[in-house]
Amino acid sequence: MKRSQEQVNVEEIDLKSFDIFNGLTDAEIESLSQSLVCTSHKRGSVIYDEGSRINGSYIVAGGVLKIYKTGFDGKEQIIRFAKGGDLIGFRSIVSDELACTTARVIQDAILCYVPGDIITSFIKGNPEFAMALMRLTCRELGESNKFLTDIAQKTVRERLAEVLLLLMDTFDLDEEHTLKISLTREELANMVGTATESVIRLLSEFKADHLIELNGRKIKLLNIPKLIKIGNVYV
Amino acid sequence: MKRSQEQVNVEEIDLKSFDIFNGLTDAEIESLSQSLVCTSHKRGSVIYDEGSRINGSYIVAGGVLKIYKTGFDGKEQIIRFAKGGDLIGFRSIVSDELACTTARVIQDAILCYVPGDIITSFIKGNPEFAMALMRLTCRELGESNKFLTDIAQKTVRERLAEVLLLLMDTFDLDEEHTLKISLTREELANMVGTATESVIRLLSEFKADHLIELNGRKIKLLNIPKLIKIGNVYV
DNA sequence: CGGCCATTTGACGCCAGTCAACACCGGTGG
DNA sequence: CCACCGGTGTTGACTGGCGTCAAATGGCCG
Repeated sequence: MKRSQEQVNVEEIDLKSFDIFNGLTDAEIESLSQSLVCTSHKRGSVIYDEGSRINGSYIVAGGVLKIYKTGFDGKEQIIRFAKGGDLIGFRSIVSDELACTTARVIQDAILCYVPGDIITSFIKGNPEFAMALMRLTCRELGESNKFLTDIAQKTVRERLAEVLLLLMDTFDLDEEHTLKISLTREELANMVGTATESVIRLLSEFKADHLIELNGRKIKLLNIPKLIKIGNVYV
Repeated sequence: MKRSQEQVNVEEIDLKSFDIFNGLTDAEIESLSQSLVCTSHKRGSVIYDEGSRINGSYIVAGGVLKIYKTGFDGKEQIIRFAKGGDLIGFRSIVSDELACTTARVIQDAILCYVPGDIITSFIKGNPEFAMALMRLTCRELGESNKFLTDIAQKTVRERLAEVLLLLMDTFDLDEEHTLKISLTREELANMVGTATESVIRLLSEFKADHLIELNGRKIKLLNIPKLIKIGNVYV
């Protein structure tokens, strides 16, 4: 049986390459790397669960996770994705609340556990870091509010186009204009906030209109300006 | 002609009564009150506008404001309300972005302007304050994500019930079980994320079911447990 | 091969958005 | 004093976007 979690050598991880740790002193980086425990996780494993108590945070060293909330009828709403360099779970540490989202691996990932004490001590001891973390949170809040407005006001069609563009921004396209992220139709639906069948139907439409090309879970963006227009996305 | 903005004596405002300033030292409170300029604003006045650059923040000393985003078709989506003790606009200061929301007075308000420099210097100089502000932001982010999920998954009926309960939590009921906040039907719709007519129709239904009583903009909550049930609200 | 899950397509129905008409009210000006 | 007006609230009729249910297909894996 495959183990879903395996220890990884910390030495292999270059902490300084993560933007969020930019403001830390060498001494702090050193102390951080001392307390880190890095592990690898297979697709599907849950890192933390909505409603559970979190005592630490994770820095994503590789792979991709989805961060989602579960609605009262069990349907997932994807809030955002986390990829290399992202810090996840610190919201609960700071606000001293139970986790309000679930984090699940969707591309095999390497995660480094950062004890909550370390986070708070850095916040209190290093204004630079505090400011960086706060900037991050405020940006995220801005994103969340924007998304809220979109879901409340736009049609599913508009939102799907927007989500495709968002995925492009977050995960890039390869040399063939294909999204580098692979999601199930259901995951797409859980981003857009609609039913799986609706996503499938609209993707077919987009394909028929030569806006995209489909090959299993691979989505190739053919006409980005048109997608921007459909999604009413202003940059 | 009525002036929509008038200077108010700073001495009358007790800064220490605002939770957010709890962590500040007496010296910091002193320096803060030196730089404060407090003004009164009538219903309808805009404090800052989506897309504008903000150089400072406001502490609400009294009254109520709505914080909203404007969708691409001009429709407002109310993100939250601000009342006495709330600090508004600091998100843009911290994240160094343009304002992503508009703040408009809906109950005559007294606002004290806090220059951005003061905010950032407090964040950098006072870990306690930094932590408090971050806690606030993180809680708000949690709220926003929850609301996002609700709008994506719940029906308008459920959301309206939820919004009524939210208003109760935020603004309390008077001795007659009536919401202490007065909103137009359109503002209610812009909270719920629906059309004005839908809100009116559903309020009538709630009234017919003896869940609420209506008297102009006054809404009296008659059966809170049932509203909780309708809104699928778990505490 | 059998079973499970993801994907797709079709049919159906309803929630809720839109349009239109009208009542109501306070304010304004002739 | 009354007529007019703009903003707000209410109700009815209509329709279409999209959610739900059901069934067929195909791929993957034990």
